[in-house]
This record gives sequence, structure tokens and C-alpha cells, in this order.
Amino acid sequence: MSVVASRLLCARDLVQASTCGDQPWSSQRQESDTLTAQDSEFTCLSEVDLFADLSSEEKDSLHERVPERRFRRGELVFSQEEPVSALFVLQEGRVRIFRVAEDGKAFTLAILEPGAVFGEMLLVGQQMYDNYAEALEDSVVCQLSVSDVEQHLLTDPRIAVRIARLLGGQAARLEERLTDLALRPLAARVAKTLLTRNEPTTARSLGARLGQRPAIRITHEQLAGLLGATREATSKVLSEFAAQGLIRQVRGRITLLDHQRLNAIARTTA
Amino acid sequence: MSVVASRLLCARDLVQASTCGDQPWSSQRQESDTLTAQDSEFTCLSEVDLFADLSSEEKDSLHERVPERRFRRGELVFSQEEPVSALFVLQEGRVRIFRVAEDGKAFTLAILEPGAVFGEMLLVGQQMYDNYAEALEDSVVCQLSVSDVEQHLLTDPRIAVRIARLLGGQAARLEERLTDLALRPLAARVAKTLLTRNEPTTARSLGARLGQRPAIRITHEQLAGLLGATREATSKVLSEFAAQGLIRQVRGRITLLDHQRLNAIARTTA
DNA sequence: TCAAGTCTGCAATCCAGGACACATACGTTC
DNA sequence: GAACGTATGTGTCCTGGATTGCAGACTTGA
Repeated sequence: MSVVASRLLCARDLVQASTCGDQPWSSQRQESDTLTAQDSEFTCLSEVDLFADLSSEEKDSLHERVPERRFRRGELVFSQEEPVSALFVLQEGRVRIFRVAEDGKAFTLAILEPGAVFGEMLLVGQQMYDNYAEALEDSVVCQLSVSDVEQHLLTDPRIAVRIARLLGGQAARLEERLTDLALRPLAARVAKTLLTRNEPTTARSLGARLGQRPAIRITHEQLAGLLGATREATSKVLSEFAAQGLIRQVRGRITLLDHQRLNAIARTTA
Repeated sequence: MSVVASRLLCARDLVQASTCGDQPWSSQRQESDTLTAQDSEFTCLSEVDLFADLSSEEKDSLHERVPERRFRRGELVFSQEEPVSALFVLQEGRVRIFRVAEDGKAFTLAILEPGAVFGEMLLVGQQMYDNYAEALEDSVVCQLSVSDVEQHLLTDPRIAVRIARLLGGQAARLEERLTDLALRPLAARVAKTLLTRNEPTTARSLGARLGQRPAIRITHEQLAGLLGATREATSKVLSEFAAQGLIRQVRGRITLLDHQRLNAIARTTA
């Protein structure tokens, strides 16, 4: 049992990544183009249901004190050397939360899309986390400082409930993944992950909301890290899926063709 | 990769279990005897830090409306047929939370000791859980009904924060287990689990607090279920540990002898 | 337009644990 | 104290994935 090697090194020395060149969301854009043009411009706080209960004045006032930070692909948003000191909202780009074992192997806890909140453990005082967060592409995050959090969030009962809900949902999903990892073969986990990844969970997958499911943007390696499997094994499963017409693959993105059968595979046990 | 078979059947038809005969906590008793004699008599609410912020009057008032329920060893506290409809506090006995896959294999999410709160997902509205809860021995639980919860807990900001903390801690532990399952060999997981099980986490492991660590009360099979491994594989690891003088085993209980080396093994990766 | 890095495919080999099949021992019961 | 159920010890065989090594296709930056 083990996992993708993606040594930390990879994550580190990628401080080049041109700011121009690649438009990370380019393809998504193509597909959801007809929608609102400003869907990559949201204010950190709107659209994030953690703050849904705040009036717009409150949001504005909070928003003013929220610095925005940019990370280039490969950069670490936080790590052990630079522990979580704020609550983050991913505004643009994609971020991977992961852990690294002593031997360098990594396991991915989550791959976040815009609208996601992370660093939430800060909220509940749990600090002992050796989690890392890496920008998978050039990203923009807003960070609420600890004091912001304490003043505006923990004191507000409406938000406290939202936080509880957030963490509850998280725990639920973790329980699910844990039992899947324990009880299901790789193929099932692959299928399941693809299916959930395909759902519009985050705040702004506008295109998706219209049934216009875009391709899932993920590489075999990223998927493997999320599954606790090797890239090779994951690739094999995906190839088989493709051969059976369940999915279509194009370098870095996967389109689901047969939800039905994928679902069946996801429920597989032995 | 897979797991203990303990078909659900086992959990069901155990409706005999003598009420007299065995005193579940008998051995613990022996070891913490010198302490307070009423440590198995706590009021559901005191000692449970979820309610720590309530005044004793509040606790009393709440306590009156809290029915106590007894379950015999093997009985299900909740299941899919009888979904979670309340928030439970384990007062006496031990309860196992688990899930069952389509093929009958089970994975144990937690084994709870007195003072533990469960059914917490109810708190955050998440309902889609196919979790089961089974009494591992004759047990007593208090149950707060949904309306109790809504009136007294969700509305109270102090408690909302406690809930968030509870769920946060849970998520943290799940993340840990998930990455361990993905990255560490069985032996490491066994060692780690033993070590954490040995810590006094729950509200009342009074004996333990004095460094007087009692034996861990768990069978190989239960441990295996918790680890996502087979009973056989788990047994083998434990035998090796015993042979190396790391632990001592007596039918149904395990005593740790060499925390040092166990810790080293727990950090093992390949 | 070329070189370097990234992503995916493929195959051979290895091995931790799973699946089974028993055997023994302990404890509970009557 | 006989008998059954539960807990543990072992052994064999078998397989899903891990490991390793490499090759071809795409992308991207300069």
C-alpha cells in the first residue's frame, strides 16, 4: 500500500511559472463563456457560504481588511515551516492540500477550486497540523488574519453555526473516503472520485449548474495522490475506463460519458 | 486491501447477554479503585465538555428531559433501518461506530468510551449517513432529542463553538487516519492506534490520568476493524510486538510496555 | 523551432496483506 | 466439569497494487 512519489522538491523549486502565458481557466472559460463574464471576480466573501449570513455592509467592512495574496503554480501557501496563520479563501486558481510522510511520499487531502475555504482548523484552535497547501496553478487567495477571525467570526453565532456545518461536512466526507480506502478496490475509488469531482460543489461552477458539465481538470498523478494509489495503477484503471467508453481523456482533463456504469463500478467492493 | 468480515449478523442476534454476570468495567475498576467511587455515575452532561459552558442549573433543567437508554451487548443503537434521531452521550459501556459495505465487510470508524458524544452529524443537518452504532458491551446512553438539540444547543453560541471544536477535532483525526491508511504499513498503524488508545481522551479515564495506564480493552478483531485490516494480519503484528516485548497480551486486553519503540514503529513508512 | 519538462502508456517483477483453513486455548454457561 | 462460543496462533496460497524502467506524445518557454 502506498502512493505517488511527488517528492516535496517538486512543490518547491517551481518559482518560475510565467504569469502570462497560460490562462489556467482558459478551457473552462471556453465552455462557460456565455455566462457572466465576471465569474472569476468575486469578492472573497460573497459566494462563500461561510459568510452568507453577513449583511453586505458587514461583508464590505470585513472585505476591506482582507489582503489578497497571489501564488504562482507550485508555490506553497502554507507548510510546516510557515504554519497556517490565517483563514484562506481561494478566489482564483486551484490549491492542493496534502501531507508528506517521512519517506517523501505524499497523500492529497483535497484539491480545492475557487470559492473553497481552507486553513479552517485554525478556527477551532487545532493547530498541530502538518498539512501543506500548494498552488496547482497560479492562484489568488484572500486571507483573514487570526484577529479578524476572532473578532468577526467566532463571536458571531450565525457564523459559528456555519463553521460547524462546514466542519461537519468535512468530517462526513473524510469518513466516506476512509471507509472507501479500506473497503473498495482502486477502480471503485477512481470512479467515485470522478463522479464527485464532476458535481458542482464549490461556490462557483456556474457552467456546471446548467448541466453543462465541463471536463474534470485533473492529471492522473493528481488523482492518484487523492486516492492513495500510484500514478501507474491509476493510469491503468483510467485507460480501461476509456477503452470501455466510460470516459474520455485528454491530457489533464477527463470527461465522464457514462455516469450510470461508473456509478455501478463505484459501488464495487472486492 | 480489505477487512474483517464480522457480518452484520454478529451484531444482531446477541440479545442474550446476561445483565448480571460480567461487570464490563470490572478490571478498570480494580485499577482505579482508590479513586472516586462514583466515577461510573455521572450525569450525562457533566463531564462532557460539549456542555461545559452551561451553568449547573441549565444542565439540570436539560438533564430532566434526557431519557436514558440501555443497550445490551450486540444491540444496535442506530442503523439504517433506525437512523440517528438524537444526539447520544455514552454513559456506561462501549459503543462501536461502523459502516458496512455491500459485501458485508465492515469498517469501524470509532470505538467509544464513556463520556463520548455520538450521532453528532445530526447537529449539522448532515443526514445521509449509513453509519451503524453497536453496543460492544451492555451500555447506557443518554439521548437528546432533535428538539432538545435545536432549542438548547444550536441557539446557544457558546455551545455552537463547542460543537465546531468537536467536529474540528474529529476531522483532524480522520485526516490523520486517512493518510496513515494510505501511507503506512499495517504494523505502524497498529502501533499508532495502540498508543492513542492508551491516552486518556475521554472524559473519565481517571485511573489513566494518574499515569496508572490500564490495559487497553480491545480484541484483535476489533482492532482490525478499526485499522481496515484482517483479523489475521493484525494478530500476526501483535504477536510480533509481544515477542519483542513491546506489549503484553491477555485475551481481550493489551498492555503497552515500550512506548518508545512503539512510537518508532508508528512512524514507519514503507 | 527546439529543448526541457510534463503527462500518459506499457510491461516485468515483487510483496504486503487478503482469503481460507484449521488448531488451540480460554471463559461462560448450565 | 462438559460443552459451546469467543479469542488467538499459524500456515498456505493468491492477488491487487507497488516498484522500476522506459518510451512516446504534448506543451511550453526561450
